[in-house]
Amino acid sequence: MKSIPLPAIRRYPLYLRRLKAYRMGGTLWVSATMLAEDLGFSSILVRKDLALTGLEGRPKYGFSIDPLIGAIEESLGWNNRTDAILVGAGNLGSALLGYSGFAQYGLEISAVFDSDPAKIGTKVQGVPVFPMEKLTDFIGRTHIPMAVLTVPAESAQRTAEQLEDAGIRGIWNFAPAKLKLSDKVVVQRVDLASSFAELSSRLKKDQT
Amino acid sequence: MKSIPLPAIRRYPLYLRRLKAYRMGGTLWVSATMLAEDLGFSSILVRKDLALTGLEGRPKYGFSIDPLIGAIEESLGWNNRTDAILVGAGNLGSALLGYSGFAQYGLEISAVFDSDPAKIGTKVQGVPVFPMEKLTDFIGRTHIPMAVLTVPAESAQRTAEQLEDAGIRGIWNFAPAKLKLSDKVVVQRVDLASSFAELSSRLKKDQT
DNA sequence: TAGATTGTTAATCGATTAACAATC
DNA sequence: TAGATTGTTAATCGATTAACAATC
Repeated sequence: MKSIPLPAIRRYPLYLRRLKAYRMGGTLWVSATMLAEDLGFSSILVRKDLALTGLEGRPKYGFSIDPLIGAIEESLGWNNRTDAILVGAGNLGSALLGYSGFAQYGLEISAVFDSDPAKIGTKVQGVPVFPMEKLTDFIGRTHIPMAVLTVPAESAQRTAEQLEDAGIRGIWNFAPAKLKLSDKVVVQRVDLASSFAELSSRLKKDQT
Repeated sequence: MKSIPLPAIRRYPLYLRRLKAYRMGGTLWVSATMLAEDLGFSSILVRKDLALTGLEGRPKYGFSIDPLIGAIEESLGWNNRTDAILVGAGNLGSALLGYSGFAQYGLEISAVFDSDPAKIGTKVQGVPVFPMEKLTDFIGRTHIPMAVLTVPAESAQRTAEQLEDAGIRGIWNFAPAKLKLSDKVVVQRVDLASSFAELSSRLKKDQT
């Protein structure tokens, strides 16, 4: 099992979404050509991406849809459940908690931490909110591997260090700050500024 | 003014953030080497990226910080204000509205639209909420160029078509759905699934 | 001056696309 | 069988990195 390049990995969720939609419609076989057309990719690209799962397609028919879904989910590690905590119960945190789609990724948020005393003991989207003081202990006890970080930029670095010290392995960082941590922790940043920069640039080019 | 490649464009906001932090500290000159070190990039990459702004640096000194900030902002079009509306006043929409950092991009959200009658007439984060029925008219009247789309996935396509028909030019799409629109409209998707896929994959690789 | 840093030209690397034989 | 689609090998493309002379 050689590792799949990141550009392909990033496309996998798009394939997955389409495939599940096909299956809902009762389709049993799907070709790279069809997927490519629907998603606006070149068919060769999709063919290559699907080949990376290790699955073999049938000339003329394409791929059997259920094994394909399974193979992609396995490549992503989405067949196993990933437990996570969410740190920072503001609007963004609530929005993410409320988004039921995460279940599709195998992502399960079991606890929320926040520094605001008014929120402690309440539930946000059905998930209980604990004080920051309990963070280290909770991670140590549960060995939970992942944290979703939705605190303000100012406290992001400090909170991230706390997470690292407690033994977290991966951080999905929504705070607009570049975290400096040891490379024991995998940090994945959702960078709205970069996304907006791309939009700005494409709009500008479009105008000319 | 030749166009700047997207990978560089996506890094520009990171440079900008660092540069502004330096300036707050009173620094007047900054070298590509210094920026590279702080951000974890190779110095050659940063040097190339900065050269794309058209600005010239001084050997031994680097770049004068204020012109550099200005040049990057201009390359991104962030020196001019971009007016936008936000469609979908849920948790995510509120979170984005509440995020004051958008002002740094020149992004100004002047109105919010939502289909929920209970929200009409109220304000979210100080911005007035209008009914969806007024959307087309508002865009037609104000010629506002951009929309931030934070509606549920199910209504994303329909709402996007409404935006296109009304004459919107760019959509920043936070809904987990691939929009099918004419290429008159620039769509920039914030894809949480792709981001999480990358995190999953990197964590998996890290384990071995 | 000496040395750090620039700008530029060439080399490398990886991803995407093209071409085509194999096959259901 | 005929034709669509696969898997694979080679070509292209673009971004990143390396090398190095120019210069403040």
